[in-house]
Amino acid sequence: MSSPTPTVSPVSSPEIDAQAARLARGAQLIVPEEGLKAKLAKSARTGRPLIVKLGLDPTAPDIHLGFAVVLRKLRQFQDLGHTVVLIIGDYTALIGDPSGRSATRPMLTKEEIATNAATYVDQLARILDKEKTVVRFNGEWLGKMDFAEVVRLTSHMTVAQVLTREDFANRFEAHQPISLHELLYPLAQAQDSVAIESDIEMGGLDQTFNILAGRDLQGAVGQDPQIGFFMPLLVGLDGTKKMSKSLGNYVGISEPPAEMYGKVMSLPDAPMRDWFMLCTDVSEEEIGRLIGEAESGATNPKLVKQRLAREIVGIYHGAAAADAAEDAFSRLFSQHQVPDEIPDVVVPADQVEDGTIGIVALVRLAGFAATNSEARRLVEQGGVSLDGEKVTDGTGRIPLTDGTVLRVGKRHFARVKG
RNA sequence: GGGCAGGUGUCCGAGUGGUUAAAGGAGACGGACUGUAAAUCCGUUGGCAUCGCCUACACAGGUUCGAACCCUGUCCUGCCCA
Repeated sequence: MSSPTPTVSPVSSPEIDAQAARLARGAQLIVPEEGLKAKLAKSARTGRPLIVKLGLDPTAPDIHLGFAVVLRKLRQFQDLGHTVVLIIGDYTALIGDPSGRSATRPMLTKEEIATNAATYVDQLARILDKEKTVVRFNGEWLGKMDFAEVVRLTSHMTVAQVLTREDFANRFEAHQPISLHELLYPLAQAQDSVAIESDIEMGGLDQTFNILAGRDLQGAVGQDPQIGFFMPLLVGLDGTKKMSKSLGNYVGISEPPAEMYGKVMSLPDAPMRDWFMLCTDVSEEEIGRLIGEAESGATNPKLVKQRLAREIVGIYHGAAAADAAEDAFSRLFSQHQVPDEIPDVVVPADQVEDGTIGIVALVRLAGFAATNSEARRLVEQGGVSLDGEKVTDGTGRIPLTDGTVLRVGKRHFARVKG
């Protein structure tokens, strides 16, 4: 560059470098690497906030910690003054997402989508800055495209390119069905980026293909391509697979404190470091110290995990709730005490006979078993107790006393109401 | 359009006429133990009025004393050929 004015190149300014470094913390991949600084510099120069895009599927409005990893990063962008644009995939949902082929998913109505979107925004507000968040529905532009435009869009991508995407490739190799319109999804998502002139698209690494497709398409239509900003996928509660609702290994950010705390405590030891890094604000140095101590045995790993659980619950419910959850947890599992607040189970009169009720019926009434067989199994395996006394006769009846505490398994309690 | 191979319980996956409610694995649940709802070990895992009955191996019929297994048709999936 032979520019006479040296101040023209803020790409390398200390301020921009610091911002980029802060944003890059925890990120798994940024494509292209240097593009982030260039975008930040452009914004600083023009005074216009960057448009940071995130696509949302309106069919699953239960936000979990894995997803929160991405949201927390978005919040960082907002704190630097940038704008987050959430794209609700209403149009793609209207078509009906076929992935998971056996159960043809019912198409969502406009009303359902609107409801889901509202729920979404509501939950997102726990993490994002509402003032700097824009919500768009991709039906706004996708719904207006005619067939010729769709065909033109598809001409930007080849089958071979699509098959480089890992999940398609795997399914193809495994001889599993791939519907044609599934192949259109990346393009639809790419079109979203074009429509909002996205500067940065955020996503998990599983979104690599779709996000890069957005870059390609933007380039093809003459826009400055967005940066792909990838956060790692958070490992779920099973410790191996990614956290997802369908795998049931997730912690929802709207879950009650006690539930959240307990779930975190059920995490295996191995992924604790990642969880600290991605789900809490604990500094890197301290994380290193905590994990080091846990691994060397200097500190009981349980205590480190408790810290993790407290941090996470604290983010979503506040420190007081986190402490309360920890207390309750310790009382229940370390000291084997009955929790303070347990639900009542009301026994209807027609179940009562000579002041007694069948134990199987009681367990079912309390909602701890779906069928009589299951309830009987629980009893016969010694999983059921009344006021601390184990009940093992599956055919037995027990006297109905107001206030009796029914316990099933380690952590299900109910108080009997006559 | 033609040929071939398949569709099994929550999932994966054995089973090719009776002793199969259906091997094995995963998951889930219960117990023991503990550092926790970690790890490990043991057990359970279709339903019900439980020593018996009912329902189940894509769907609908058929053959047979008897079928997840054989036959026919339908639907669905994959592969190959055109």
